[in-house]
Amino acid sequence: MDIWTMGNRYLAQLSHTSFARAVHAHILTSGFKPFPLIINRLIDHYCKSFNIPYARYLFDKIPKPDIVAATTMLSAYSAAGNIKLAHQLFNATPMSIRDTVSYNAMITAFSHSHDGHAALQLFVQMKRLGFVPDPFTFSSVLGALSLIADEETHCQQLHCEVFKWGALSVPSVLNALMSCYVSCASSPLVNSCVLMAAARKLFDEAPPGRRDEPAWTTIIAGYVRNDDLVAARELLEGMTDHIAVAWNAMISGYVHRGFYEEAFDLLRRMHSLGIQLDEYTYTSVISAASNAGLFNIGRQVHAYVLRTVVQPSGHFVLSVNNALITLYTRCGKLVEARRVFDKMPVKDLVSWNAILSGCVNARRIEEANSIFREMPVRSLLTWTVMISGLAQNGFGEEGLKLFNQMKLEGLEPCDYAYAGAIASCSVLGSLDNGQQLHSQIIQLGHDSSLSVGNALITMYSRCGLVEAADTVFLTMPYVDSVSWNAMIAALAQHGHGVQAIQLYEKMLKEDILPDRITFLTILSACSHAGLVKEGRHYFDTMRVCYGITPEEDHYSRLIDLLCRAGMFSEAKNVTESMPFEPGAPIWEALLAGCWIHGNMELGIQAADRLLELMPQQDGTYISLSNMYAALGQWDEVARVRKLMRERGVKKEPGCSWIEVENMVHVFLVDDAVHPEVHAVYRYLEQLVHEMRKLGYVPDTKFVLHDMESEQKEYALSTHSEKLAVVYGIMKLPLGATIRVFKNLRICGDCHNAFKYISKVVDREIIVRDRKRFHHFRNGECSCSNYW
DNA sequence: GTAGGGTTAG
Repeated sequence: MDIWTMGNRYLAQLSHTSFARAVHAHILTSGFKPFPLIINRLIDHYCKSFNIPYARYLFDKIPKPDIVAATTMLSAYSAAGNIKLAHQLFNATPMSIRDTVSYNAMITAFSHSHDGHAALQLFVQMKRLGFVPDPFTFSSVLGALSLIADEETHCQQLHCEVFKWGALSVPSVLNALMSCYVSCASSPLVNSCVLMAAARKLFDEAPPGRRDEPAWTTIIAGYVRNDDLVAARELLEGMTDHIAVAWNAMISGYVHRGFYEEAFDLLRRMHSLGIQLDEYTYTSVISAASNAGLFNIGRQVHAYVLRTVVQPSGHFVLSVNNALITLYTRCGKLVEARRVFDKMPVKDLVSWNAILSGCVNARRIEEANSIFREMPVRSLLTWTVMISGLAQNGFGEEGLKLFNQMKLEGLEPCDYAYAGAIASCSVLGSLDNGQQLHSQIIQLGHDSSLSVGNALITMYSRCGLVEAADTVFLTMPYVDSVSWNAMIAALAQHGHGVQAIQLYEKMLKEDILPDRITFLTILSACSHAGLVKEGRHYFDTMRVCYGITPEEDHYSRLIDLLCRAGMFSEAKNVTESMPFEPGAPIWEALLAGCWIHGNMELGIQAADRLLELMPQQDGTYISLSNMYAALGQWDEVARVRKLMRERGVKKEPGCSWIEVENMVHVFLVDDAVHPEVHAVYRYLEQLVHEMRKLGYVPDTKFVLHDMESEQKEYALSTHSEKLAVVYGIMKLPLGATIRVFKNLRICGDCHNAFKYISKVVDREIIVRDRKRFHHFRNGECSCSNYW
């Protein structure tokens, strides 16, 4: 036996890297020449054990270019996702030694890097240079063509060529061609029926022996992808032996289209027919359970999988784990989700994104933040989830910051990311930023996006421009119930109760079904506008006409409506008729109504209940002490304040802000921080002088401390909303609307004062507080003092 | 030395 054969036999037995290294070392140190065959074996070995740099080192040692080695290397680079190095290597391969196999490998490499056009070009080039395509070539190039999938003619051209070369008799080519038709069929640019029919014809006309498992699967999955579940099911039922992959495709098709019962049904049949369930089956079924809200079924599957199919490593496959994370986050079991996530030996982007969006949806924004920071890789979705999560939880500044950071890192935000950024502007009331984003959105062509439109409606509304919100709503190409809800809410918050109701009626006429949010909104609208009769009517229709069971939030809005109208006995009746014990939202609504109507007795009762339920909520202590102060019961005021101190409850400081020239200026109560605050105080003094001439009297009822009346007046003059409004008058161009935002509810004296100010300086003043908007113009407020 | 079928996240 010669040394070549011997070396080759040794190497054929190689299974261990260290042994390969030993052979390699021997070749290097002993004088024996690096025979190409042995070197190639070694390169192959190192590539397979993912030591590509080592393989390359050997490759570069070969004195004469070798096409087999080059192809091995090329494929290794491609498998590792490094198309650049693969292409470089291919280009460096001398034309004289290239062969069909090397072209095939390069075409596949392009295809795997999702560059269908490059693959197709190379195919054309190789034919021009006289290389003869083989079945491998066709399979590869058809795979690449599936990526382009924008024209019917491409498939047909290649179909002709395949036919010409007689390659249709090769199952892999037949399958690749069918798969190509199927992929092209899902493109919106083609007539998918024609292409599906072509794929089906290929399938039907192939002799049964040529229709192997991939063939069945391709055609069945093809129908699934192209939304013909009936055809897919028919074929599935017609199969003599049951191929798990095809069944899995069918199940996932049902799940995608929302036919969860059918999906579970198939699962049961698979099980009873003895078809091997695998990780794909479980992944689909678990995700069916989470989409359908059937959490118990999902957990049963989890338990079953735990009992039966533990992997050798003791863990599930990645995709099963990912589906489980989603299942548990959707049913609010974040601890369970976290347990699955933490135990995973390997996590991918999907796992991270799933747990991140789980935390965001559970409003655990700090946990989400640390997950976001920990993530090894982030996708567009990651950023989007985080940005909109921050905005939804009131962190507008952080949301915008993250959006900018995303762009700095060179990522192109998608429409969802823009929607998140706009939502951040809604929180901040930053109209300048919001408008800039809006113009970028138009430039980028994202303005037809539903989520962007919905975010814009809310942004314009929350920045005080309810007309602009309306324009967006009217010009959106498609709207959904979220858009309607947003627009109704916009009208409601700005005090246009009647218009809000009209819009709601219009929504019903257009056959859009109201949901639980719609009713929350419409009840608020009635409450803000004092429309008691209407509010009660809508509340009643909820269950009767739309089958929506009123929740505590709905009841609290109804009670709010009644109490604001002074109908306390009716409110009491509602409370007693509720199918559950009144919780904090109910007592809050009662308390607010009592304060407006001076119903101190009931108000104090409500506040006492609230103190029991939510002892850490500062607002209750303030309201309670306000009520005692109004009654002149200073001992009680002192008692409440002492209680607050003892329990370590801090009053959330009043804070208002205004945007001037793209900068947000923040004022705190009794502010001494803002650089221009002294000028603001001086100007306010002048204004008050003018206002008094028109009849303004400071209303010291709104000061809780027991102090002299002069001090009380001073205390009123330091309210943050006054400072912000005055700053706006000083800084904004003449005639410009003043838009001020406050974290708490507006104070009664400030409300009164702004009416006078709007008259004195002849300006429109818009104040957004925690609950709604106040438009002051010419001595009046849009809320008609009803808030 | 090269090729064809399925699953998960807003």
